Amino acid sequence: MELQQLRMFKAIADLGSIAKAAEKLHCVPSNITTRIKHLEDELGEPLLIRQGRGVILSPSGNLFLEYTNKILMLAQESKRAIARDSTPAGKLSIGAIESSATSRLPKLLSKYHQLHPSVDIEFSTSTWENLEEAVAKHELDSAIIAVKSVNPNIECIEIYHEELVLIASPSFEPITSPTSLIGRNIYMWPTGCPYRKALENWLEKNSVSVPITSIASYGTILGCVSAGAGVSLVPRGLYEQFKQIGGIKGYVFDQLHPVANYFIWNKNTGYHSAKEAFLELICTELTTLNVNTSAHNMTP
Amino acid sequence: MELQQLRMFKAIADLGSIAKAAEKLHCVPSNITTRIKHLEDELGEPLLIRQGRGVILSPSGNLFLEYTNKILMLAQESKRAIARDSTPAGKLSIGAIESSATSRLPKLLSKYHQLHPSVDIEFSTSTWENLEEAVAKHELDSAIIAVKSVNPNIECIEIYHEELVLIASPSFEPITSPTSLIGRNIYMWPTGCPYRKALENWLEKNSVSVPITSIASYGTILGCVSAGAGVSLVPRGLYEQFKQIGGIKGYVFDQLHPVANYFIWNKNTGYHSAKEAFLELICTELTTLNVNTSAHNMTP
DNA sequence: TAAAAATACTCCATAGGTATTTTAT
DNA sequence: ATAAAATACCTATGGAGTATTTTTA
Repeated sequence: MELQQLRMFKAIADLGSIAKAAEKLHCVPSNITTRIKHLEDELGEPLLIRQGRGVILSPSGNLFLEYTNKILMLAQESKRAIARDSTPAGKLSIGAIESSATSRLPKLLSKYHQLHPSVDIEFSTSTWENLEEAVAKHELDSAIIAVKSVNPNIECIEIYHEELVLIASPSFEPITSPTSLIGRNIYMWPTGCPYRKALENWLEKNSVSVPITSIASYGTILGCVSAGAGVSLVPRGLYEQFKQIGGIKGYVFDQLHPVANYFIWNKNTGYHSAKEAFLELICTELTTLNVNTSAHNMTP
Repeated sequence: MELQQLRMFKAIADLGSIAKAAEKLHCVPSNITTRIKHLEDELGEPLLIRQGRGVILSPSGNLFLEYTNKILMLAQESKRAIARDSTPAGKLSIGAIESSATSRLPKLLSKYHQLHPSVDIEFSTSTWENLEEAVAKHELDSAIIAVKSVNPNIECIEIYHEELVLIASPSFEPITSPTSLIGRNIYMWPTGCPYRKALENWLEKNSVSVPITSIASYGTILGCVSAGAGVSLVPRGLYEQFKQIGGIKGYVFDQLHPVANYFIWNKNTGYHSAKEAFLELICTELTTLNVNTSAHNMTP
C-alpha cells in the first residue's frame, strides 16, 4: 500500500470515474486501473465495481475510503505541522542554571504554557557545563546559562544581564569594601560558577584573599547567609525574591559588573517552532528587569 | 511522501539507527539514507540529525513521528477493517416490500442495530420491481421481495413463506368460497404484486371474475376493509399485527398457497460484512413465523 | 581503528505511457 | 457509435543494491 494508490482511489471516489481521476492526477487512466488492481490484490477485496460505463465503490471500497480520507488528511496535516509558520507544538526541553530557574523562569514558563498549550515543556536545572554539553549532544533543545558558549555547534545569544548583589546578615558590620569580607565565611557555588569568578576577580583585584566554601544550591547559600553564618554574591533577581525571608542585607558595588546570561541551542538542529517561540518570549519579557533600590549602593 | 518512506522513518525512530532500520526492513542502509533525504527535501526540514556514530530525530522529526505513527496505524487498521472476519461496519442499504417492512422487519432491524452498532442502516420500501432494479444498479445493497429474481446479476435466496389471509369485515357474511367474493369490492396492490397474482389465480381457477381496486398501501387497504368497504388478501403477519384495530375477520384457504419471500443482493458486489451479518440474522430469526390460529380455516 | 552514515555509481523493478480490445450505453 | 475501463506491451524514472568515502567515537 502506498499513498499514491490512496490518492488515486480517493480521486476515483471523489470524481466518480477513473478517467476524471487520471485527469486530476495528470496521468493516464490505465495507470490508475493497474495500481488500484494491485491495491485490491493486497487487500484481498475489490474496491471498485464496474457499473455501466463507469465505476462505483464496492462495500469494501466505501469502508476503505474512510481510512483513505483519514490517512491523506494526516499526511497533509503533517506537512503543515512542520512548516515554519505553524503554531508551536511537540516537545521542548529547556535547561537553566539555578539562579535563572529560580528567579526569572517561573513566570516565563507559565506564560509560555498559556501562549502555546500544545507544547510539552521539559524543564531541568544543572550547571552551565552540563547544560552546554547536553545541548551539544541534543539531549536538551536549549538552555539558559551565564557563560558565553564558544562551542562551534552551539548558537548563543545574550538575553539579559544579572546585577550582582553581595548579601550578608544585617547583624554584620556594613560591607563597604572587599576588605570587609576578611574573616567572613563566603558561600558560593563551586568553581566554574561565573558569579563566583566575578567575586574572585574582585577580591584578587583588591588583593584580598578569603577562602570560599562551595555550596551548589542557592537555597542552602541563602539559608546560611540569613542565619548569619557568612556572606555571598548572588544575582539581584534572587536577592529581590528572597530578601523577605529576613536576615539578608544587600550591597551593590560598581566594580562587580553585571554578568550576561545567554540562551543557547544547537546549531545543527533544524527549525524548532517551540524553541523559536520560547526565544521570542524571552526577548520580549526578559530584556529589562524591573530595578528597585532595596540594595545599598557602595562604590569602592 | 510515500508510506514506504514513513515505514523507514518509523524504523529509524524505533531502532535509533539507519543500519538497524535497514536490517528490519530487509534493505540496504544507503537506500534509507536516500529516501529519507527525499522526504526531508519534500518537507523542507531535516528529520534526522547526525549525532556521533548514529542519528537522532530533529525537533521536526519528533513532530513528524507522531503523524507517521498515526498514519501507519490507520493503514494497518484499514486492512483489518476490510478483512472477512472483521466486525460489520460501514453503510448497509436495505430495501423491502411494504408487507415485510411492516410486519417482520421492525424487530429485526432493531435487533441488528443492537448487535452491530457501527453499521449505518439505510432502509426504504418500494415495489419489488424497483427494489430489484436498485439492487442490480448497486443503488441498494440488498432487498427483501416476494418474487424469485431471475436477473443474472442478482443472488436470491428464499428466507420465509408468507401465508395469505383473506380479510373482510365481520359484518359481512362469512367467506366460504371464491364465489363469496362476487359483488364485493376487492382492494389489492397494483398489478405486479405477487399476492394480488395469487388472488387472481385463485379466482380464475374457480371461474370467478371480480374487478380489483388497486391501492399501493397496506395502511389504506386495511382501513378500507375494517371500514366494511370490501375485502383483501394480505400476508398473515400483517393480519396478525392489525387485527386488533377491529373490523377485520380473517379466512384461510388451502388453495391460496403461501408465497415465498426472498433476500436478494448483487452478485458482482465484493464481500460485504454488514450484509452478511444481516443475512445471517434473517436466517436465524425469520425462518419460522409463530403461527397462531386466529384466522378461520376454510377448505373450499 | 572500527562502526555508522553519506555519497557515487549501477541496475532493474515497476510506475507510467501508448496502443488496442472489451464492455456497455 | 461512443465513451469508459481493461488489457497488453513498451519506456524510463527512481528505488534499491554495490562500492567507496567521510565522519566520529
